[in-house]
Amino acid sequence: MTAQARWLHARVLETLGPAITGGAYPPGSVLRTDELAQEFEVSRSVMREAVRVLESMHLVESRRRVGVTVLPTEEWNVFDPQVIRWRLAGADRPRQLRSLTVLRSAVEPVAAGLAASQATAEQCAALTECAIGMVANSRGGRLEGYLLYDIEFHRTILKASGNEMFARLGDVVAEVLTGRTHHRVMFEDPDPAAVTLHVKVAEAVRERDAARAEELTRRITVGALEELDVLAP
Amino acid sequence: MTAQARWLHARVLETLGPAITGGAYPPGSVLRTDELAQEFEVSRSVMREAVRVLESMHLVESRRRVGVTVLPTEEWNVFDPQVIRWRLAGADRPRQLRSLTVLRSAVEPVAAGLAASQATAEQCAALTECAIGMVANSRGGRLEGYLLYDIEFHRTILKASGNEMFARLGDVVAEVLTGRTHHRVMFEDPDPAAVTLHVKVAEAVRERDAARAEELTRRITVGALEELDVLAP
DNA sequence: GTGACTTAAAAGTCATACTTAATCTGCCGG
DNA sequence: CCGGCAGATTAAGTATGACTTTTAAGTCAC
Repeated sequence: MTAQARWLHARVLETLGPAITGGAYPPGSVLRTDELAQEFEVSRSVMREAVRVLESMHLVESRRRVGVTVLPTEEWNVFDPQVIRWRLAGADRPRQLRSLTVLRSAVEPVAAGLAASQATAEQCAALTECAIGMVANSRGGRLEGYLLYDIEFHRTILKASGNEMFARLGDVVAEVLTGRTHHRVMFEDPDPAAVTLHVKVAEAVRERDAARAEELTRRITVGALEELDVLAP
Repeated sequence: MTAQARWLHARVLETLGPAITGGAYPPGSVLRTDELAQEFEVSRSVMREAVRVLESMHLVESRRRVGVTVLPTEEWNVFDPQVIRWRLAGADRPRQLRSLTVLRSAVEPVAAGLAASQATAEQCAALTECAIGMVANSRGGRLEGYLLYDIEFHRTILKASGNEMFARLGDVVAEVLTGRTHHRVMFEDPDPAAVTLHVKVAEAVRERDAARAEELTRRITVGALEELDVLAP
């Protein structure tokens, strides 16, 4: 995913971050910067920078004379893409996938409704193209191809909504979709009904029918939720 | 809001962060760590820690031999509470308020629906109490009192949804509500219809009527959107 | 037992020396 | 005139040591 980190502090985070979100250091645990620095064989400066980043994600809190305390889960910046990635890579992946899917079910329909009135001609064209690509890859186990178009489809919808916060969720949706494909949380071939819905959403957006775009997208996300219920109850 | 920052790097961020989000250093600008360190009269180490934090928010990117480059807005972690606060304090506050209100309109109805099935008895009681508090403070310019109950109401809904990501939006909603009260984006007294809706939502959640809770909350958020349209078109 | 004083531990800050990598310059050959 | 390679240059990255500040915790007197 994230190639090889260029800087030392980033390489430290690559293992320290997942360790924390994964529960290796449960909330309340206290770490010492110096010890960590030794453990990871980096200088204190590097470790301090790493801690600063963790702190900005509200994963830890640093207090004088105490150390670096792991904060309770409720404090974590669960919207931070990095944190999301770490958690998706860890043990509570199913829980995380559910949270994200619920979030999608709230956001995407509204985004699609907005997209119907805001999308540019290019974005409409892109949507149609993605829908076509999905159809073309919907049979015969061509999951990778399907996934690419699926991701691009949802990314485009979110971006076309014209809301920057929605747009920023494109990466999150991509992670979720990728996750369910790569971890076989999806049947061999995608659900034909879902494919059809995507085609129709593209159509609705093109025709500026906000209500229909919203409703159809809602059905897509409801489908995603049900799929989760079936496979990871 | 954030009292006096305890650490130097945090105090640097207090002015450097808003400066970046506020456009004082437009995307593409290049800063030099050493210069900044001199400017802020801190050591290089401290400035480096500050830069690391900005980097983790995807506000800047640091490259060797080049410097610290301000990234384009699309890259920013717009869900980071800190970034949200900085932007709300700056010039594009109206734009930001709109983004957040749209986000609320997507998330809160779904959250309320979930809350109807997930809320504990205590949470139901808290909701009712908040609704009562809102009614009690809805007349005679008692905006501050009203605001407190309003915030707590929405926080409780989001938390009761059982979705950690929704729960984390409590702070964001609080900022939005506070913002519209303190910046007079609200009429002298709150809209009576809105007050009634809150009472009814509390009722629907108590009665486990998910569909009704969702629909009523949708009306609240639509109201908030319309209010924005009227006051900041 | 309570309160004031002391101690020590760990983070915070600063200064400096040194390393690394990317950009830029300019030379050279084609 | 152009294209590419080589070395110079620059700004970030890393390491380390000395010193400061905060504060938990322990101690002693009352």
